[in-house]
Amino acid sequence: MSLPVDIWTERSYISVVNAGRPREFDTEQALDAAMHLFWRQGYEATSMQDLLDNMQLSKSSLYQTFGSKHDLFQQCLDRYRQMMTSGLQQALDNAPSGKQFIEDFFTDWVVDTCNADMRIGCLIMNSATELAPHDEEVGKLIKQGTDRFAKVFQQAIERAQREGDIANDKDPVTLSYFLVSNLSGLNAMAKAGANRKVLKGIAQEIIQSLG
Amino acid sequence: MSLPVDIWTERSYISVVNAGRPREFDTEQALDAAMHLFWRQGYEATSMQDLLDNMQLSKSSLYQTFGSKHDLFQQCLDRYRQMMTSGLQQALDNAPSGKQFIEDFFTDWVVDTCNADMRIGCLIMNSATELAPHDEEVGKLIKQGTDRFAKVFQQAIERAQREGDIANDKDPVTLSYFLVSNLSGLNAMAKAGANRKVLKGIAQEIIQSLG
DNA sequence: CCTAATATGGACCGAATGGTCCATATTAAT
DNA sequence: ATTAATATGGACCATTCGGTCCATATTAGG
Repeated sequence: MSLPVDIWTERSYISVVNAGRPREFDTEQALDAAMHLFWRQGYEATSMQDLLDNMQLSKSSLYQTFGSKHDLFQQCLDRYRQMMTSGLQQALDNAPSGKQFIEDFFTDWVVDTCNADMRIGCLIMNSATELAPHDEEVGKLIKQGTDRFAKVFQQAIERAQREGDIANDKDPVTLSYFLVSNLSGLNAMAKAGANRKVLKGIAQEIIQSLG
Repeated sequence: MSLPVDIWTERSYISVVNAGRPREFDTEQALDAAMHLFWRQGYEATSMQDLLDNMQLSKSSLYQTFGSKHDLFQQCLDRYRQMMTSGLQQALDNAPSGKQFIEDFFTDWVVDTCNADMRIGCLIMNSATELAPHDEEVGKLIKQGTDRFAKVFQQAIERAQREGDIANDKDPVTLSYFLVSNLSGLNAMAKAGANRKVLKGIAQEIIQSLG
């Protein structure tokens, strides 16, 4: 990150000092557009021009607000992780049981993926494949992301164990990473062109493997 | 593919007609270098210059022999699939049992990955993530690749069922895709920075899930 | 109204991109 | 020796890449 922190954390929103000309675009909305673009196309395949077109702002505004392409990408990763983990956590909190949460998660995932017009997978796992091996900064964010995902699954597993739906001799941490790994596997299989039947089959195996 | 087929299938090796100046480089060796480069870096992140440097040939030779970057990449994918499937098949044929083959495959994979200096994953799964969603030609090759992988696992599973190590009520096809999915999941987790302990744990869960 | 601060549009940049083309070199067959 | 066929080196190409810079526009506070 090369930008002064006060810009991309948007100190200007809290105001202070002397305000100047206001933005003509919605920061959140623009970031969202960028996130979806990276999500669909990946980092390298997304050009600055792509970003400008989809975020609908000028080059100056982009660089001033979000910094370089790489900076912007990291902010997108961050946003994605927050979005996903909060969504997952909420679903778990509202679920009738830990086991049910996990089951629904994977079966819903298959349904959603098959209905979607394009199989874009998970931004974090996509980035793990594309960037993590040679981009240390991104690598850290990726690791944080998978760890957060795993934490939610871990909660679900521990709850399921209390509820008697998963055997107590299973290690919740190991099992949680196993689930994250499987989510990422499903993602890849979907992208590799697996059909609904295959994906459903895999999801059922995952669920069965919980015991 | 825009190149005349007789070039990149190397009709010239079988000779015929009127031969002209011979190549100063080894085709297989050059293709191998390209494959490893794409494997490590991905398609977009690998430039023609990268390829020229690593394949050690001139631009003319590359374009004349392998066609465009995209053509070359497809040939690399092909080569990779052949290499991997024949290796897998051979391992299965020499394995003491179907179950043992699967177990060894995953445990060995973890050991190899942890010992390797860089986690480059599987070229096919990497490409599934990076290219398959928006590259139809590559998409087909990817699907072929995963299907071939699955076929080997399917053989192993059916053999394990005959040998009494896997329950007969399991569907070998579904289970085989489940294993491919898990391999790809492990790949992603490794790239996402999972440590040896986590990877070992996942591998054990995979093995346990076979019943 | 003036000034400090921020936003925007767009010209501009060097470097790198993938790709073409042609002159030259080297071979085998006639 | 000539010819047909192939290989090679490297000049050259238009385009795109990510990124910088500056003049201008717009705001809030004094």
